[in-house]
Amino acid sequence: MATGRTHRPATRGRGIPEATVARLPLYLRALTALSERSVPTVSSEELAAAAGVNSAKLRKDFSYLGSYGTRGVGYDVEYLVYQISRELGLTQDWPVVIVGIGNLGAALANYGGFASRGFRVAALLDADAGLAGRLVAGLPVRHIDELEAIVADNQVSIGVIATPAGAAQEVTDRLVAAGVTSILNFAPTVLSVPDGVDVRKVDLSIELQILAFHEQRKAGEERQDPDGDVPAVMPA
Amino acid sequence: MATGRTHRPATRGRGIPEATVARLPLYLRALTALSERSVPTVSSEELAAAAGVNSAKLRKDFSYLGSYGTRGVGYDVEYLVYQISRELGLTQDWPVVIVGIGNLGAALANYGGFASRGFRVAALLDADAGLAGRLVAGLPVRHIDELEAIVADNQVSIGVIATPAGAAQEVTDRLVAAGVTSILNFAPTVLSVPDGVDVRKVDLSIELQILAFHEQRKAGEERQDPDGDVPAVMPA
DNA sequence: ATGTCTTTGTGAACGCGTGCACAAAGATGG
DNA sequence: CCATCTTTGTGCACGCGTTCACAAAGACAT
Repeated sequence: MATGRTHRPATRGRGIPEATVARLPLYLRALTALSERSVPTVSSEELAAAAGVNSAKLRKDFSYLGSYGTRGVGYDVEYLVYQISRELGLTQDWPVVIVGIGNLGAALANYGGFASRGFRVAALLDADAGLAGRLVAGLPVRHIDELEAIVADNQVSIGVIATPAGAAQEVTDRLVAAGVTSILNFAPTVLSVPDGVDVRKVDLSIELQILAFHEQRKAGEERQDPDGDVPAVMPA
Repeated sequence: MATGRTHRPATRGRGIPEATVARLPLYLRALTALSERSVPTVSSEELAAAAGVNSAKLRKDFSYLGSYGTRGVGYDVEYLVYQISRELGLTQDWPVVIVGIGNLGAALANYGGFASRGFRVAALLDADAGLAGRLVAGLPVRHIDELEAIVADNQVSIGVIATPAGAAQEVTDRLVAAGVTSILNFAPTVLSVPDGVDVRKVDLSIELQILAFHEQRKAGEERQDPDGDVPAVMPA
């Protein structure tokens, strides 16, 4: 049944839920750690604890990939690492361009997690001509005008935007026109892209505001009338 | 009815859905932009477009806050900015410490979105004694041993972790012990914290892997047998 | 005042994700 | 070879979030 292709609950192949996809990297990280410690097998309970999720959820997630476990034993670590890597597309090479080499862009370029998993920084781009040629993380910063050529030459399909908000949409348009179909956006703006292009955004400011909301709630719960609109003045 | 406190569908006050909370900062940003252009009112349709969401969703989100719109007209921009800010807790000051002043930590310290919304960087901390005293974003880096004193003196309740993965859990433990109850984690690790402490994680590596998954799917769809396990070798 | 026209606020239906709880699978020991 | 024990894989129910579609509310003109 391990490699079997029978029956299958109408899922698999194309039907992996988005929520599951978002957790696969988490499992992969935990499994990689186990692999480095030469642990041969792991139960759903143990792995779930390491990944910080519920074991039933983990088993259901894996069931979308196929039946890769052995009842009574657990999952083979190496095998699972391979399967998840393959499913995520990490067995191939993904050239990436980073646009906007300010503090954040430089931090991203230096980030180790990049190269470790099939992602290769093809180029660092910035609009500031003064930066051109400067080495960041061992790579020379190149001028934004080279974007189109670099994307085409390296068959770049993933772009990372670390520019100021004002430049993000224009950079996006150029990336998309050049052939990029996935964008990771660190700029605090809503990007509009044509169908077929994926955008994921990482927004520090939003995360902090969500924390502030819960923090305020906690503070209000301690000693405040149950319906009070939090310690704050009323509107005009 | 604007300030009315009658009836109310069993929600409001404590019952704002998490998904809605996560979108409020998005609305706030769009509203702030409108406010700067001195736009007096905005319809749910317009605002939804600016925030990149569906208008029905936006109206339902706002309905959790109260009835702040005027039928036939729309929402008063200034009033809504105030209401959302208050709901998110941005009308008060939130001291924040950033731990780990490497590339990423420095980028975060320099990030403008911090100060702009009630967040104040109380201190920058790092374990490297060599960094101590060095100015980053106008603030001196201080040694990690000062953590407890700084958190206590400034009543810091939010901590940002930008350390290597190996140090993240220990830093977390110290932050929590010192009184921090909300943590924004940039280190690629699962943090364990006691009940009552909120953790949000931002993980570049995970975001990229999710993009790679979809990218692979797109590439496979173009010209590949519909059930083929992607261009890859089979397991042993 | 009355009617028209715009836009909100929300009831209801639907779909996705989560977690329980258990039957089936297989390892392991006698 | 059989019994027992562990752990997977999943059917099912529940709850949250999204979306549709429309009645109610109010602005505005006549």
